[in-house]
Amino acid sequence: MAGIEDVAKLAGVSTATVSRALSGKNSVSAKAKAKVENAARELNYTASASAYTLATGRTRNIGVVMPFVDRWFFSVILEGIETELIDHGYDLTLYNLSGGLEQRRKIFFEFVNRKRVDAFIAVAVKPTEDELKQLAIAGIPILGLGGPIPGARTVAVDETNAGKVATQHLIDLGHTRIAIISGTIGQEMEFHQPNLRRQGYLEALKAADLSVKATWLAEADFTMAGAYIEGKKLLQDRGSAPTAIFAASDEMAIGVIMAARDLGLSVPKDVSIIGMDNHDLADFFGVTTISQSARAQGTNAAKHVIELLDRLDPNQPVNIEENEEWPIELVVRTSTAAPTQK
Amino acid sequence: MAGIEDVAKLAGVSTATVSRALSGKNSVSAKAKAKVENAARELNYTASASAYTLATGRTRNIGVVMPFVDRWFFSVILEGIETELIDHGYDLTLYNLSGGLEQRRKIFFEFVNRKRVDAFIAVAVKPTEDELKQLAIAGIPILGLGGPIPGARTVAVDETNAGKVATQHLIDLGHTRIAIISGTIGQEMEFHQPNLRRQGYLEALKAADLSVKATWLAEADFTMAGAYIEGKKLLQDRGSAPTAIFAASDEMAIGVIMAARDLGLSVPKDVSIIGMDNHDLADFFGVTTISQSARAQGTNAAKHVIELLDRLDPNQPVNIEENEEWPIELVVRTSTAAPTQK
DNA sequence: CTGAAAGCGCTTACAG
DNA sequence: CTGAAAGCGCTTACAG
Repeated sequence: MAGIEDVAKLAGVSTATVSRALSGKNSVSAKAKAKVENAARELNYTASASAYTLATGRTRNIGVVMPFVDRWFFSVILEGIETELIDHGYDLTLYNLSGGLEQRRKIFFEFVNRKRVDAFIAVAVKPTEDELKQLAIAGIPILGLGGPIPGARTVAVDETNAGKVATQHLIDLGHTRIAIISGTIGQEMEFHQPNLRRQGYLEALKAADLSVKATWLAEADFTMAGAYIEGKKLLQDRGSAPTAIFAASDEMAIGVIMAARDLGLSVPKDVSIIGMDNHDLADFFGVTTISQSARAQGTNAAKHVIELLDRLDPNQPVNIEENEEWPIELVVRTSTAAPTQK
Repeated sequence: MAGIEDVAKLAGVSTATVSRALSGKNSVSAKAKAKVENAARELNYTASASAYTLATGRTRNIGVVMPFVDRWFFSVILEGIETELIDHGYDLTLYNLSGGLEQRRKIFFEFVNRKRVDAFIAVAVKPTEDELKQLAIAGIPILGLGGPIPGARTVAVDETNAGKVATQHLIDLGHTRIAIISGTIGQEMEFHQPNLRRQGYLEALKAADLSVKATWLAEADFTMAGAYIEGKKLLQDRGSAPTAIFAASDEMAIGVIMAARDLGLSVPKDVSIIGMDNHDLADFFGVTTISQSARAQGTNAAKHVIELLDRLDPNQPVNIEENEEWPIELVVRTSTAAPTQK
């Protein structure tokens, strides 16, 4: 493999000139530049990343931390981030948190110290104060997705509002008996999205002066199978059944749709169902949903971080608090309609 | 951030001793080792990755190349690889090929030259001869998943056999009218899995002396929605309809199940459906399938690569041909049964 | 515009 | 077992 020395020799210049010609940042004569470029092409030369990093302190690599990579929402965000980063010549190093606390410690302490990344994007992960302190020492900025982080930059949807908008859609259609299937909260949901969405649901109901039965506040594990069971419970007893259900994810909404079908109920005639996310499958199953454009969240985060790195002010702390709201959008499909008069 | 110099000073030894004590590879007196370890802990020291790499040539980083990250199968493999790598102190740099040919050139030529990774894992990507040559020059081993690669190590399921096993299951149940919904072949399917699965299907039918109607050889784009349409076409005309369908993925199998339902048909009473992959949702929809344990394929690949790196022989070419077959397993659920007598 | 040289922060023969 | 020093392959003040 060719090194800078080989290129310099072939081009008949010094390694300093090779470096300058290739980086394009410093002034080099057109002649020297051409010679260097030809030599580099001929030798198929690219600067070694480790030497570059050691000399400049820049890795051109971004670390992405997320609790899962194999769930739809996260994989789509990852795809968005990756595509944007590679376009700008950045690499992406993936850290997932499924390995537990010890894993997490390793990432935020050891790996940060190793200086492998220029910045972090944390998806649905809320760094602790200690972790933020560690990042500050290492001079690594972090951008959070999914919720506010005290002392760091974030972009996140207003989950409470999302719950409100979803519920309001059902109210606007004329429903008065509205249930929710909220998500159970594992430790992975560090921003308590399920709680916030339910809060929005409750606020919307309150504003419309509607009441709720205790059984209408259901919870499932964000899977189709889990929501299917809850959906059946909710819809079984036709006397006390709601006419509309807000499921905190599209996968859960689909589970409820399947439950309704298996009970011989028609959607949206007998029951309206709204989900959240605008999952790949939402269109196929006709799920009305609150879209939060996961992929765009990913590309946006990547852009944001690259910009940040470009204008990092050495006199300022690397991480400052700055919360940006990410827009949501109601996507109406065929799973919601006005309740049938009885 | 503390460097090795700081640790050496605090521990009262040379940087050489610090390095040796911390790596554990060379003999260091117990006393010196303790002093160094304490100093390192106190200063929260971890060796800088770029300096380590520059000095040793090792990055402790593995590159993963895949055509998508946001499709279920790929995201699960990625999860498997990542978990295993991080356990062994390796980082994972993700490259996805959705950016087209120019992107791919960048990855296999520029990025390889940058020496950012110790090895590659390529999932469902078949490197060209030029790309392999480039890897050989750079001394980077590659492990392929998904199909044989001339001149490289791979582990892959025998796709033809998978198609055969799936079809044979339907034959064993007594079906004689068996259709297939194969996958359309985009450029992303570099190993022609859909073709191979269909070939297995045809071989099984031939061995059983069964005949096929031309309309029974359907194709869809690997999505539920695409397979739904094909499923409807296949099942609509009850006179010519098959009694069993092999769908080349579980998502497509689910699409067919939905199509059958919407036609008022019962699964498996009126039609048996078998898929492939053992997708997350297969259980919920009761899909009989050919499992290929995606996650285990990922962890296995990671282990394989780490071992490989440990015993790399400097006298041998980094990449030698070596194809390992990955086992599949028939998982019987409720979407298949014997045909009802008419 | 250009080159000689220092420096980035480690590891590892070499000599003791 | 331990230290002084070279070397990994770049970039970038510095001087010209």
